[in-house]
Amino acid sequence: MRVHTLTRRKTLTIVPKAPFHFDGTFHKPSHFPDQLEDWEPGVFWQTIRLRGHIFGVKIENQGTVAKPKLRVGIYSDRLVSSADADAIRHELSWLFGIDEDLGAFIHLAKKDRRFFPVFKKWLGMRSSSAHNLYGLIIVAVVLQNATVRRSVQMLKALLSRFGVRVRFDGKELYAFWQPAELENVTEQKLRDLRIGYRAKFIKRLSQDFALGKINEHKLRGSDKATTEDALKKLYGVGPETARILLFEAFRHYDTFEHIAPWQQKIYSRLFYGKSRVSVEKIRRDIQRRYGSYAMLAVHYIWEDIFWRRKHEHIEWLDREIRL
DNA sequence: CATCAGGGCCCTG
DNA sequence: CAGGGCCCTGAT
Repeated sequence: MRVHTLTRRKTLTIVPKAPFHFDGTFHKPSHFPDQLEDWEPGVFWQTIRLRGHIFGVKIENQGTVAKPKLRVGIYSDRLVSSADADAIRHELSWLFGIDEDLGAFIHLAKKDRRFFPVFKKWLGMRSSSAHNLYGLIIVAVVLQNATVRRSVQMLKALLSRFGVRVRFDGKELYAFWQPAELENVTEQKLRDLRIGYRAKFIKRLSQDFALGKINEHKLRGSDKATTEDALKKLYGVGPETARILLFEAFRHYDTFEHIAPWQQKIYSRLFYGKSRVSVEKIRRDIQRRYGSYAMLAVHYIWEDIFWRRKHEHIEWLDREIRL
C-alpha cells in the first residue's frame, strides 16, 4: 500500500485559554492505543482530514499551564494555503477545547476538599478527541462488547485495510478512510476482518455519513438533547456510544447519565472505596456535587487513576478492567 | 476439550 | 421494558 510522505510546510502559534494542561489534554491514559496519533510528554502528532486533504499535525508544548503556548507544525504533500491553516487552527481549537474557559469548573474544584489534589494536578485539562465524529464512532464501535486487546486488533485490521498510511516527522500514522470509500465494500468483506456483528454497524454508519444524514458541524452548535437524539438514530449508536460522543466529540461536560456496569465498579471504588454502589446513587451524588461539570470532574479523577496505573500497580483496577 | 463473558446494541415479545 | 442473540477471543 502506498505511503503518503508529508513535509513540513507551515508553523502556527496558538495561545490557549489559561490554564491549559498540555499532556492531560493531548494524552488520555484510559484510552486504548491506536495508530492515528502519537504522544510523548510535550509533543503530540496526529493526522487530520480537512478541505479534502490529509495533513500531518505536530503540536509542541511551548508554554506552561498558567502561560500556555502551542507550536503547531503542519505537514502536507503540497503547499498549505492560509485557508488550510485557518481550518486546521479552527478544528484543533474545537477538538481539544483550546479556547474553552474552565473558570466555573475550577471554582467548583477548589471547593472540593477530597479531590482538590487531583484537580490541581491536572489543572487545565480538557476533554478531547483527535478524530472527527465519524472516526470517533468507528473507535467507539470497536470498543463495544470487547476487551481492549480485541478493540486494538479490530481497529488495526480496519486501518490496515482501508486507512491511509501517512509518514511525517519520522512518524508513521494512519488517517481514517472516508465514509464513502466503504460504499462498494460488502458486509462480508468487513466481517473477514474479524470485527463480527460490528460489520453491519460500520456499513450502515458509513452509508449514513456518506449520504450526509448527520451533520457534525451543525450539531456542534446544537444543544445536548438535540445532538443526543440525532446520534441515537444512527444504527449501532446506543446509550454508551452516545455518551462517549457527547463528551468527547461534542464537549458536553454534563454527560453523566449513562453508567455502564464496569464503570460502576470503578466509580464505586474511586468515590466510595466500596466494591459496589448503585448507579442511581453514584449519578445523584456526582451530579449534585459537580452539576454541569459532572462528566468533566469524573474525567479528571478517571484519567488520574489510569495515569497512576502506568507507574504503580493498582490491584483492584487491574482486576476490573480486564485487558 | 467446552463454556463464558467482555469498555453494547438491536430486536422481539 | 426485560432478555436473547450476536462475532470473536482469551480465560477458566
